[in-house]
Amino acid sequence: MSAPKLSDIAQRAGVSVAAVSIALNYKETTRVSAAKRELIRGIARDLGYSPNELAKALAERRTRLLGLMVPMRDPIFFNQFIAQALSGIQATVMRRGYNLLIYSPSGRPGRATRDQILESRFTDGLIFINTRSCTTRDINDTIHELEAAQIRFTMINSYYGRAAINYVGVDDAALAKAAVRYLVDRGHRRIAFLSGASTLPTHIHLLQGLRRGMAAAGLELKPEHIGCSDYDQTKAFTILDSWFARRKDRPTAIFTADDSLLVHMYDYVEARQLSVPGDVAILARANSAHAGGLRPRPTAFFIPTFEMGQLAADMLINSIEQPEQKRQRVVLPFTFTEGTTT
Amino acid sequence: MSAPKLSDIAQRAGVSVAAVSIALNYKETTRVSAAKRELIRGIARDLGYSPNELAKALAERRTRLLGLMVPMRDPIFFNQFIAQALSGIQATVMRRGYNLLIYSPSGRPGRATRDQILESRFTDGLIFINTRSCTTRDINDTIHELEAAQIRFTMINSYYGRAAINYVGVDDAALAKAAVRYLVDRGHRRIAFLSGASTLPTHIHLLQGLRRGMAAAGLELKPEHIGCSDYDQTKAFTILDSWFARRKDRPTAIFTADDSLLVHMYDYVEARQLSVPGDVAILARANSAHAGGLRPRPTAFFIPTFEMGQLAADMLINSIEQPEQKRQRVVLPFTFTEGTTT
DNA sequence: GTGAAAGCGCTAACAG
DNA sequence: CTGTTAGCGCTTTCAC
Repeated sequence: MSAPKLSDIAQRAGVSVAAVSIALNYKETTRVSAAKRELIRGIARDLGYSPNELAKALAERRTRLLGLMVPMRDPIFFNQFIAQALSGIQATVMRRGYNLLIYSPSGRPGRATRDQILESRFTDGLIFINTRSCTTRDINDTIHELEAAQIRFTMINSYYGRAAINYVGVDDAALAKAAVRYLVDRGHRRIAFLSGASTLPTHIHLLQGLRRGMAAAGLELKPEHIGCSDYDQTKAFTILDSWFARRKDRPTAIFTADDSLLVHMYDYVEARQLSVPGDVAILARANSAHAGGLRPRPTAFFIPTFEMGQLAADMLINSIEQPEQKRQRVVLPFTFTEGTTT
Repeated sequence: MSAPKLSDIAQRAGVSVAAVSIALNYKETTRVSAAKRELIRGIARDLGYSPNELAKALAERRTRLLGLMVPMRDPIFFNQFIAQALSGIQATVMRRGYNLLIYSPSGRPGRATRDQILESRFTDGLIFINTRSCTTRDINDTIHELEAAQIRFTMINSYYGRAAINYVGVDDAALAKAAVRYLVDRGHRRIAFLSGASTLPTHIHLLQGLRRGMAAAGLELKPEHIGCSDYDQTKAFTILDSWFARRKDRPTAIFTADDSLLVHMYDYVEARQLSVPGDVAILARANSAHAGGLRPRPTAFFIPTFEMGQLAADMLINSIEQPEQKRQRVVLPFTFTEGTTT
């Protein structure tokens, strides 16, 4: 015996399907008499009726489902940045009566495949989290496809292009500038930048901020003090070794672009038995959930990842429920915590 | 201009909707002539047609969506156990062409609310992960409701009841017995058990295994050497202090029931400046992703959480695609890793 | 107030 | 082989 449906109730109550639908969906309505309403509800309860959400969604043309897309090959749930953003998204989604659909990554990392995007028609909208495998190009292509397919979406993290999209992020240039300011105030003159890949939007904007910050202090960020490790520990060590090998130009402080680079930095000072901040100061751009647990505690500028997730979901739901609303781009403030590494 | 649908294509091609559906869905079919097929496909491409998954799902009566339910109040994504299981689930789901829907927790922790379960009609089946807030009673009630609602599901973690359900877990009793064996072989006679709550199925079965293991060695697990912290650090410290206070009966080894208790144990030895394993040996039941990063490395029996997730998803999909198939209960083997804490 | 009827967009059984 | 028809279960006009 399969699940009871509206017509089953209608039959037993001796009313039409429409009457049942209305009686069940509207708390106080004159569209159906009080007596019939109670009768219908009673039968529904007895039968253990629960609506077929699928049919409902088809008729209403909305699923109350938000899709999540993260272009990344590795399991996304181990990534602390994603986990934090997800928690934020989940918090909003819960509060507003939606649910979250996780789309599996596929195809080339960094890009959403066409199929994937189209498959997303199951949801009312998409949250797109850019990762470190997303180049500016990837991001632009994705935006283009989403727009072409007329899919509502909000993007999280590292978009600095000009398209009018819903976006939540932080101002990396301002963050980097503040970082330089902090270091310069403490007497540092030779600052190095340990980054992941020069193609990443974040890298580009951090660099911009660093340069401005240095310029404001009458200093210069030397090209040889910019290192990209490709998120490879060995490569990171090679870069760091080259910096520390030179007597004269040896940096006194290193600014790391994200969590995993910070970890590599920690591994390095441990391996080379350097004292921090004695031999070198470390200043990080990080996200709290992960870096917060590191020992020694890093001095860091923290990205409000949880809030980014929350806000992104709210913006998306708003744009679903009020389609005429304008796209908005929100830049959240970063926070600063002094640790023992500077 | 809204999304093109089958009828749009049918109209332009001068054929029926059904013909279009078939031409698009079956690669090689004789149901529609090759010429018409190409015509139809061409038009579909030109129009940028993509099917409405919702309508498709309604007609096919399946969504290829799996629902995840985790009865827990805290954000689930920060929990390493969940993250690992999720990754496993995601791996399978991806491979088999499904997607994952995350249901928000709600109501009293430990239980799935009625509404939540019914709402799950959106999915083809449910994966249910028991957490440490699930008592045996909660679990049984949940199973009951799921069965009553005729919802397919697979349960992960800590079910030892008799219902014929799809289930993936580990044999905690065997694990605990092996743990005792290991400790006894190394000369320990006084072994204590640090657990979370005595109502948890896992607790009960670990205890059973510990007792059997002790008995097999002609020893006894003293009631005063069983401590439940309710996952509260202060409580854990009180328990541990009481154990270490006594001269005579002081345990020489402590077996911890899960990751967070292990962490409390680590906190404790650090706070009291105990040497491990000098003052006390620590043996853990843990899951690798999390405990694997701890320093010093714990000697531990690891739960294959990723595999549990993978297998649970596979079992669920199997039971969806072959409904006549029998329910199965799978107990995965645990692994052992020697650290420096014993 | 109430019920009949027309979709939502697609699939599948069934004639031709 | 092809096209017509009847649903999937629900919502929502629109007459009565």
